[in-house]
Amino acid sequence: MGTTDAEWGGIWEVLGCKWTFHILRFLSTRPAQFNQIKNAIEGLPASTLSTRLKSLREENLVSRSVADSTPPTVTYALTEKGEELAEIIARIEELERRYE
Amino acid sequence: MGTTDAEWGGIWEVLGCKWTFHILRFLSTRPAQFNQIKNAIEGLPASTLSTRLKSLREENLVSRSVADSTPPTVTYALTEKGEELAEIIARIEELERRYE
DNA sequence: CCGTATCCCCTAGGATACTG
DNA sequence: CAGTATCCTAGGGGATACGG
Repeated sequence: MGTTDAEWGGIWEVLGCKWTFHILRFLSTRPAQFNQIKNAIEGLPASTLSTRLKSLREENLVSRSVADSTPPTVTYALTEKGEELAEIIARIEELERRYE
Repeated sequence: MGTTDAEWGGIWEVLGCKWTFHILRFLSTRPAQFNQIKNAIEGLPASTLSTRLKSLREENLVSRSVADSTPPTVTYALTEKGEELAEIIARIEELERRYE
């Protein structure tokens, strides 16, 4: 109890977290590897990225795939649901710009 | 420092807070008084509503008006910006419903 | 009726260091 | 390269109580 009130959860839980919208926005431009995301977003700690990606995957917003190359390459990408959310997020940013 | 990284703030700061989207959704149906909001949203403490309304007003998402009736009536309503945000929020809820 | 003040606990998340 | 583990502290937010 406490965090899991009715209707608080799902997307909202992760959307409210710091760095989430940066990560989604970056991944909306292209799939990327862990350190590519980390280096692209200034100030984002690896530990936070790690937990955030986990949450995003649990919400089916981000997918993780491992290519069996040498060395194996891990790639994160938006799912279809994630793409749609990213578009909505872009509208919020546009809204903020318009009223600033 | 800490909370005020570049581009973290504004709408995102308050949007991530618990109860925010409940409040916005309720106000999107009609303007309301403090206790009407409080009573409509189960579990929402008055102290939290108080601070949340303050943040929402600072972001120009919610307006507060006092009618000089007897007794004076205080009414909260969405601003135009707030209405637009509420619409976007509705799209997120619709997105979640579609993929659940 | 309309809030704000205070206390207190609990978790998010930053720093750092370390592993496969 | 791709993470996880640990530690620490700042602040969110619930309970309660009180003022206008």
